[in-house]
Amino acid sequence: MFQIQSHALRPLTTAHLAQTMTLLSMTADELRQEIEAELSTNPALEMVEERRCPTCNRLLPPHGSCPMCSCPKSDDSEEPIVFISPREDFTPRSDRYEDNAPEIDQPAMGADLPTYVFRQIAPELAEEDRPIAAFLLTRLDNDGLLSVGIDETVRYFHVLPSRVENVLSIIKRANPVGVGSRSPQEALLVQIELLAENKYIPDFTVEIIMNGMDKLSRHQLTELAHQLNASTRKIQEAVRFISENLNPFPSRSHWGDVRLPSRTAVQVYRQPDIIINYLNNDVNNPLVVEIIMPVYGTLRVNPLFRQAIRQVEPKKKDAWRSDLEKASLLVKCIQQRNHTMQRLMQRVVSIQRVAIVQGERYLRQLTRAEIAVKLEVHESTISRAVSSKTVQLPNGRIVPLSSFFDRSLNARTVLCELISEESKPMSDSELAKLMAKEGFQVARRTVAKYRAMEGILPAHLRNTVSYPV
DNA sequence: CTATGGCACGGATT
DNA sequence: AATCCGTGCCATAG
Repeated sequence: MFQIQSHALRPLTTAHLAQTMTLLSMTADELRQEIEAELSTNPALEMVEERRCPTCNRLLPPHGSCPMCSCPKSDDSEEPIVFISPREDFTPRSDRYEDNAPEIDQPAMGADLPTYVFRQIAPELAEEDRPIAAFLLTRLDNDGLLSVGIDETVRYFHVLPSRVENVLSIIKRANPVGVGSRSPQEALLVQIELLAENKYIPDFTVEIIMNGMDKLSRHQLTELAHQLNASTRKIQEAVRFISENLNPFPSRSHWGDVRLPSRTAVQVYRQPDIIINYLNNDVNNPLVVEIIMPVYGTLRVNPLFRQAIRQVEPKKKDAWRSDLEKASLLVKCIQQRNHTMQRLMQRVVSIQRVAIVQGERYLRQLTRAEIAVKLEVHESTISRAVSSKTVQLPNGRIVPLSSFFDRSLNARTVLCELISEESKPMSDSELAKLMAKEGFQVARRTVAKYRAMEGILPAHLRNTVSYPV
């Protein structure tokens, strides 16, 4: 049983339905691969360089978005403008690499780890360093670790070791963080370095990794404590942190849904699927929501192919026909994906507008089911659309789309604020009282859970000074 | 005795 | 149907 969408595009066949669902749950990057794969194997599908604005159907200039899109609702600054934004090269910060759009020759099928990483870092690399990066990336083992020595690379390219090191350090900071390290140890250290930018790292974490890997892997905590001259408690903290936040084998966190608690640095390196900004970057203007279509041009069924099929010899007719159907199915499904995403974001952004503008503590309680009712689609449709997508906010941060549906993110943000402003460490029950004053009624036990989620230590281990937010 | 984490239960969400 | 989340109860550490 499924609900029929209430508009012109309705799923007619089970194939259509199935493909709509898979496309919907894809990220922009995965969608790009899908399209490229189909494009290179299916002659019935073509891409034309013309771009039309999906909302007003006007022809767009070769670069940039449709300035006219705002026309229908330009005077209503409460309602966001949502549109599909076709782009070949999309980077998280549009102001950075605009002039040198990276030209990457891409293997047509399935983005393996090397390709995935290479795409991320290509803009950061000097032209002449790219072959080095490519060389290194092809020598990754199954765990995402480097299986070639620096010196070997140096000899291969006849360059200074420092240059190789430099390229490698860029690779290691790409997602999945730590790829291209030469040992699990090194990978962990890189991850810590990045996480330290906006998270608290427990004492002894680094020491454990540097000197106690063997004991760590055997869970000999007391011996670790002894060796490092620390209390077992602190060691426990650190070990827990390591197992919850770090990953010695970078490739394993790769495609598997990054199920980390929100706002960890790891996600910063993913490209967003949706970009929210103010119109013309002016805070007084309404919000503009771009849903990224990772292709430059318009995808359509080749009209010549459609005509030619009549004259083709009967032998090949079946093959041609199936190509044609596949092509038109893909086009339809993509349209439908866009349509759903557009309507979804329209709702979400207008509901969570305050949170987007003012910060996460103003997030409203929102469930996928609620949206599903309003849009008259099945709950699972929304689920798929929301999962594994990321949004870039006006302030440049990239967060998972699901955080707009996070029941407790607002409360956790307030909790973090309270703790970062505290003059002396407060116990969980004290915090619970303060939270209640702020309008967040939560049990003491829940405060403890939130703390854990945010990686904040309990009161008696907390230092009053210097707590990085 | 207080603060905190583990376990498990029930209701909501997906 | 499976999973997630807030909460209460209890054990344990300090």
